[in-house]
Amino acid sequence: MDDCEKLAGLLFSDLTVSPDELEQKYPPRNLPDGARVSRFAPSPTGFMHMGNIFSAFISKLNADITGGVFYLRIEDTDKKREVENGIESILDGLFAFGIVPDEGVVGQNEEKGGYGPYRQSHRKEIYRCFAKELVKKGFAYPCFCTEDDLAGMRKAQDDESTTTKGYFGKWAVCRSLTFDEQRSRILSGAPFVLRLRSDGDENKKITVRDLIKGKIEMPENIQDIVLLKSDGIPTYHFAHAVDDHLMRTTHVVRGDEWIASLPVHIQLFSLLGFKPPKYVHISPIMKIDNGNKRKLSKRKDPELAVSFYREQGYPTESVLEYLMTLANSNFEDWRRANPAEPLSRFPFSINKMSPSGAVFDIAKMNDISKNIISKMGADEIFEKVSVWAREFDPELYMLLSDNPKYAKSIFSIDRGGTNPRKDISKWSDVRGYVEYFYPALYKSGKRPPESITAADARAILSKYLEVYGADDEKDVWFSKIKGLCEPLGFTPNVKEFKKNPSAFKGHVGDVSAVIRMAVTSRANTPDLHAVMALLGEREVKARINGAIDDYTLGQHCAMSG
RNA sequence: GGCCCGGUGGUCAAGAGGUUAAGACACCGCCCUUUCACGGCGGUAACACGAGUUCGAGUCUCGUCCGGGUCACCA
Repeated sequence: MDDCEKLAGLLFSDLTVSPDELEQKYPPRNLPDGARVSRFAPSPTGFMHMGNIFSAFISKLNADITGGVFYLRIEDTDKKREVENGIESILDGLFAFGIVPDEGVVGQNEEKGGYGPYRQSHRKEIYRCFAKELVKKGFAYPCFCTEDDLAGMRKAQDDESTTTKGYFGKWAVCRSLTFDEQRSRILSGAPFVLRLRSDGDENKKITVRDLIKGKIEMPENIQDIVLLKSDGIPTYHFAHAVDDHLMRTTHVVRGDEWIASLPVHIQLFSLLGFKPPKYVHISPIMKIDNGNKRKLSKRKDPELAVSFYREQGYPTESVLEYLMTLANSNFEDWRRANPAEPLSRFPFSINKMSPSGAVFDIAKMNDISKNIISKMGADEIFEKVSVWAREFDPELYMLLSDNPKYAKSIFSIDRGGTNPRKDISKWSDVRGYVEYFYPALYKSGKRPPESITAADARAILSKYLEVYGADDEKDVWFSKIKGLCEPLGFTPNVKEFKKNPSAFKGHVGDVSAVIRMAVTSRANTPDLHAVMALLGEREVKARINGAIDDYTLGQHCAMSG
């Protein structure tokens, strides 16, 4: 093994730190028993999507619930795939959902905590230090194979249709290079990667107790995987072992696509002399595609991007609550029992997470969001809609901010009581909800309810105009509507109508519906009395007259057609 | 193809050998109602399939099928 020492010296002559020094610099954390340390470790290769948020959310919950630490590490080891504002968009996405790391990368160029640096690109020396140890012990060697060499190997393996592919056994040609061969190639400047000299036996099994998936058994790793790329930067696997050990991570929460590389990771921890962390492999969020479940993909599913929810105007707590129902289904029961508690009080438990992937159900999220918004007061809604509209619906923003008092009055209708309306599930719904209050947005599109003829509708409206009083109190207002009924063949009594439907043209509800449609062009609105009061006499009369004209015209058309 | 994970109603899911197989969303119906809502009540609808273990299987075992993941100097 003397050659190993020599090789290590040759490869890492410039190194100034030792593993012992690093162990001391990053000592075990002084945390109470049971406190968990978990992390979110994305690579800055694009926008954040729901899967990322879900994963980060679970990881944070895992730390919070135990009084531990949640930190953010940036895995920027792939320069090729890196994207312009990668870190920024990660931070933005996280912050948008109130997921703020206790430690790690907290700003574009800002870090917090004693276990950094938290960007892998700044940790080169640390990785090299442990790589050197591996070389010294004979568990790593330089590999000079070129891209072409490897492509040739893959082709040969295809031709032979070997069941196991990859760099191992007889295919691992650089594994058996002598020290002299290694030295001369290194000295000649040939590019190389550092590979693991795997001591695995494919007939032996490793066992991992995943906190979600349970017992996972897999063959030991036999691949001489790459530890350090030719630019000296580590691969994910090596960085994972070194970082999560040195940062004293207790729980690795990550997507279950990593399960396949568990044998490599277990082996690395063992060879490095590290205690492996607990693993929490979460299932991906799925979507239905052609009748099949499919993992959400960045490219095909834009509705997965965090930006989509921002644009649609979902309150962040709605998204978080929905994700919580996916994570722990008993959350819904808890929420019903504790309607006013903040989300953070929910006793989240990793054990309750499902091992199978859930289909993202936007209808369910809308329902959750509707309930959340229904509990907000008019002022809060006004504020939140304004913030949203300022960015995504400037026209609405102008109208709202032009007369906040009026806007708040709109949001106040049927709100604040014990039975609030639930017709807004996201801020982009607001435009449709308020448009008939603003002449600038109002689009007239009236038609009488199906059961009412245009002639009857016209009669109702004309008569109503005669009695309409802009300042009527609600009971007066309604008694006038009831008063319209009988002379026109309707009944003010709904029960009576149900007893004998054929005796009437309709009941007071139908009469109201005609007026509602004339005034708002919609079948559903909040309390009509309040709506008309806000609209004002002039607008109400104009719209009713307009409706009478429309229906007259409609009748003529019907007769001539 | 090798290895691995998963499979209870349309969706999310309770369920740790004995249940009339919860609940939520969606859908449908009814009720309440001075309009629209809100709310209340009820309904349709599920253990992928086949063997085995057992007095008894959604729960345990094996096989099949289906779905997903992974086999890079990407993470």
